[in-house]
Amino acid sequence: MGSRKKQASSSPRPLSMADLARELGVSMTTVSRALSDHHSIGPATKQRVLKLAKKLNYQPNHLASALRRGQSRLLGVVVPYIEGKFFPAVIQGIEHAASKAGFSVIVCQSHEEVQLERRNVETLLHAQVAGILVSLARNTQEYQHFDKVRSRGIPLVFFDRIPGAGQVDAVVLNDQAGGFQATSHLLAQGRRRIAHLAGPPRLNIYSQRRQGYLDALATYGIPPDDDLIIYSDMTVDDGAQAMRQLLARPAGRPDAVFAAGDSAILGALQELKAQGLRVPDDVALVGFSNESFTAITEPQLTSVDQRCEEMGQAAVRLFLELAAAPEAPFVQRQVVLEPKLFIRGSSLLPAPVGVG
Amino acid sequence: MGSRKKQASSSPRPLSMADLARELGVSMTTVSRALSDHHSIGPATKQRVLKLAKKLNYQPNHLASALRRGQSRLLGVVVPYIEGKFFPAVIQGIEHAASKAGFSVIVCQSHEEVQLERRNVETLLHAQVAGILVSLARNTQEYQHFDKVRSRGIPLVFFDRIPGAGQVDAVVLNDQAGGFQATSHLLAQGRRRIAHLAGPPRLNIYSQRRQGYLDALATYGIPPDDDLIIYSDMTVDDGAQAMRQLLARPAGRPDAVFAAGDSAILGALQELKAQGLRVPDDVALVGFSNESFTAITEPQLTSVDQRCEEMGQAAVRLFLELAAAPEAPFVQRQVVLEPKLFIRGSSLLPAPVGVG
DNA sequence: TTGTACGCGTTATCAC
DNA sequence: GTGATAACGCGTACAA
Repeated sequence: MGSRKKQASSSPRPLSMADLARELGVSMTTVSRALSDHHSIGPATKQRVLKLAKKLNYQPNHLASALRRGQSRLLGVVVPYIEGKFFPAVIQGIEHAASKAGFSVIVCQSHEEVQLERRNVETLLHAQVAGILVSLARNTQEYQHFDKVRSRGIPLVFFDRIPGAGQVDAVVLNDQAGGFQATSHLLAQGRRRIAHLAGPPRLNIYSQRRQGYLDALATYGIPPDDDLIIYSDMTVDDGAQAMRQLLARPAGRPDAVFAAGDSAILGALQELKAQGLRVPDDVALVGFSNESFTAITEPQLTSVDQRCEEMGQAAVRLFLELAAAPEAPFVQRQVVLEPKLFIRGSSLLPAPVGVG
Repeated sequence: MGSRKKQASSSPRPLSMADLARELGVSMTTVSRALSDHHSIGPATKQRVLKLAKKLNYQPNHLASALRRGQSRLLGVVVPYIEGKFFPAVIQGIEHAASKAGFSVIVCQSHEEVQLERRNVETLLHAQVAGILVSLARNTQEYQHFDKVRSRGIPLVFFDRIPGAGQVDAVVLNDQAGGFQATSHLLAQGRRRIAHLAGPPRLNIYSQRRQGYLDALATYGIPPDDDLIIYSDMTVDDGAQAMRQLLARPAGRPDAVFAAGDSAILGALQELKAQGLRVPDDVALVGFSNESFTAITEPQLTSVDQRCEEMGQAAVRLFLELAAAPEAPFVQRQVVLEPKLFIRGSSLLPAPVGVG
């Protein structure tokens, strides 16, 4: 930044293929072929071109290329939000895989609003992205805004939060297995009256986690109790409020809670402490997402980890497959990743067991 | 997603201005003018064009437009990372302001590596972005990769972490004031032996916070003690380790710690607890960034809030100003936002004071 | 006020 | 293996 000259020093526009061609005394076609590694070109000419390009620091104009081919090297991503650990980590996976394949990534947030989600998709289409990766907003219930994407032949991959109906390509976590692992763990610790803080069941992730919870109970021959399942949007406050309700149940309080999200389980923990109950002694807790704050609370929170980076990478791989065979008939592809339970203090039996 | 037909239904390429022109029996020029609200066009014709455009759901090809004008409606953003609260919030502010002005946003992460930062800038230039907003990687010490940006006449705005030398347009927090507020608060609480966990002083934000710390001490006539300032990369582990060092000081342990980041202060808190010391009774703590986990720890952590959204919005405003006057001579513009201290349990005097 | 014609930088198609 | 040429969709001098 040493120079203090004018901001725009009459911007000498970057050199084009035509410049290289003139310099070398060959045609633009030849230059283009050399740079794009086309087969019908002599190795000698190719080297000459590449050498000069490097020497003059030639930068291809992606815009022109995209215009000509009707396809850019941009990959659009729509997520509900980027706070917390999950989506940044997924995006990290996406960026990594995408950049390896020569794509740049545009990230848009829907802020859990379907209207914004629609606008984001429009924006991405305008930017002529080569593909779109989506994790749905919480209140998305109809999916017409994605029809345009398909009808333009642009690869569309969902991840984590996917449409409830229809055939789509997607990468998901085995949320059911996650719910099953979490609940089974609590059962193995001797808990029998296990409550569940569930998210909106319209979202696949939440209905699946609940199903895993129910399956685990069934395995132990425990009949499900509707009074022990509380639905909410899974914020910290929601979790605290749900815990209050559970503690007021006439049938007696639960001895464990499995929440489909870490924020909710954090709220539950705080409420339990506020009421003078001990965790895990009185009530054991398990959350979902393995947020970084699960290692900060006292006790630390047991939680289900979601393989975030892998999810992002898998989504990009799927996109690349679709992009490679644009005219192929549609075959639904679903990648399912397996979750992993991280066991911490909030769910472990007191001393007798001697674990961890 | 009901349709199960082929992914690419022979993609009928979106209609162009030429299509509209043909349909209306006018020239492309007229269509172009109508759509871009040019002055020399009859109100009647204009309406006809706009109406048909809406009816046929015409979508302008931004790529072509960008190619023609040498400028897209994309705004590039380079940040060190997107974990935590700060950068997502700033990005949120950026997206909001940018979309209001008709720009889309590309976010790239440098992962604190100058090499990646360089690549990101290249990528953005290739994407022909209209402007670039940057928050520097921790180890960026030379800034030539930004010279290209300027020489192409592309507006460049730094935010939060800005180059140490040279003239740049930037939005920053008054980090010095933040450090001053934090330290003054501790002094007002009666603490006199205050340590400081500092970040790499090469980064403006850290040197400024340290300066604020020193200024506050000076105000109280307390000479700075080099043994009480520990430099690190401010991770949780760094904070814990620094706390260990401080507790082992032969001159006696500090009665308060101000860290230039919340992760470090969290590490300090954990170390203090591990050693059986009480917070704030034995050692009071203040952090920086007001991360969401500051409200989770016990006690909750006092911290300096950074006006994240405002920073993003201000950066976009600066960009828009620069873009509006591309040929204007360079005048350094710096926006400085004022921080706000959030006081919580980790820094408050025990009962006698009776606050909060 | 409207239309004509050209160029932005690249790639696809054809001819040689 | 190489080259000329025509698009891709839009903006804009210039002419009418």
